[in-house]
Amino acid sequence: MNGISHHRIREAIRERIAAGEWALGERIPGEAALAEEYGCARTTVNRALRTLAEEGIVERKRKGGTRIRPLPLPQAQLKIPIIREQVEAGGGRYAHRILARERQTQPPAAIAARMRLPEASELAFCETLHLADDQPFAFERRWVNPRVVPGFADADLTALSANEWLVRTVPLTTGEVALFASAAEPAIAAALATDPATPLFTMQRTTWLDDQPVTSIDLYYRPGYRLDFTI
Amino acid sequence: MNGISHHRIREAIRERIAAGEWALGERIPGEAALAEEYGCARTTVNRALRTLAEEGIVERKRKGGTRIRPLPLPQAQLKIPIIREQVEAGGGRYAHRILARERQTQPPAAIAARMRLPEASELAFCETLHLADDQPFAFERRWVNPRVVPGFADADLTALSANEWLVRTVPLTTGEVALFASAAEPAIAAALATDPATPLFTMQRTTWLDDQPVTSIDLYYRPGYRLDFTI
DNA sequence: GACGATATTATGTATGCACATATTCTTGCG
DNA sequence: CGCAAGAATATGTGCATACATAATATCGTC
Repeated sequence: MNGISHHRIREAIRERIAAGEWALGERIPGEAALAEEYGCARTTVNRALRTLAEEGIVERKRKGGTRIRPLPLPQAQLKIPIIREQVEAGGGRYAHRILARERQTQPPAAIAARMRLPEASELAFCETLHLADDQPFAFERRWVNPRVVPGFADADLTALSANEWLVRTVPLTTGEVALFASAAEPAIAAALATDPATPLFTMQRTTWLDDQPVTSIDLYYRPGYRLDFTI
Repeated sequence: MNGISHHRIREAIRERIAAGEWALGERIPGEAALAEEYGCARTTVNRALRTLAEEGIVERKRKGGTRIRPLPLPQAQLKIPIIREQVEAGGGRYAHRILARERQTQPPAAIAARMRLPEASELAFCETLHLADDQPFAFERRWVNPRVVPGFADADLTALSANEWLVRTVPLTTGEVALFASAAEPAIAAALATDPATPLFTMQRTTWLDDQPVTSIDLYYRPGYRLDFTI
């Protein structure tokens, strides 16, 4: 008995798929049959197949059986990095600088729309420059809903960045993320010490706590930044 | 008994976390205690907590117990889209055009490095323009390792795009992905009908089959493209 | 007090069984 | 032939139990 049973069975089945034993879309033997073949309980095969289904390798349906996914959609667990950890993981020294902080009664229409709030909603606004080894790393514009996080306006953001303060205060949020390329507008180019119109990798994120908008962020990474991950 | 037990228990615990019943990093009651509290088997609590751990909400250690993650790292299941499905999901009509196809004996050094091959390796090369409603959608440069996929050189790529051909022929690959912003070089700008230096959302992907490089791709999306997902 | 052997403990896994549930297949009626 | 009722079936879930395993606590010895 080498390794953990449901792991072994999962890998064995994965190899049989990779070896082409079953065609794409084809139905593979049922849990009971595989359990007998591998000499284990059906529960164990169930767990192995359930894991493969979570990975997107197979599709399962009651009575329909287990099938090889026609197009095994490549998917990845993408971790939205916390900037400080990102910098420190690269061996850099992290720091941040608050460039602006104010109360807005007329936030940009795009922001209100993203947060699904009326245009005249009051929001706390905050501009932060994140630094790695004293070099600009990312420029952040953030709007925070004071109705959900009343303490934010008075929070001390010098020790903890706005993001970390929020994640500790309001854990367990859901959110929407968009990644795209944008051209640096002059203010952002100046903050990041680059030229206007330089392509910047940009992330927009809006988080929610139970259908209430918590915060919305525009994050512009320094030129040359890459978001790497594996599938 | 409303809903599925391990789902109910998982959500109940999630709410208790959100309500702040336990501090970040604090140890929550053990499986046995929760099982008694909820009147179910320990197996069921185990599954609920295991799921929360997979979501990154809690951390579990043998004997160490289950703790609330200090920084609940936001993570998302990012599906690497198949371009045809992406276009058709947006209601567009998909088409693609092969712009170039050749055998390279001296591929770019960066590509050989990415695929961890000697610089003089022979690779099949292919340039594709993906179209949505006859408008450029993405420009793709692809290198394929003929030692792993000998059939690619002779494959008919008019019906099926290179990506779909490969995913059907070599399922179950692993891979590395990088996302970043780049400035359109003249050839790419021309293909995408835009100006040089326009910021383009760019994806590099290299896939592997058992430690053997299969293919490496540079994909330049049209201006304004956004990759959206939820966490 | 330092340290190492040992006991304790919380999670991890496996099993056999039972029943639930969603689909599909079959059958029989009109 | 069409269609609806019912049988069959593969997966989904829950439970009691047992043992495995890793990490921590404890305790005795020096």
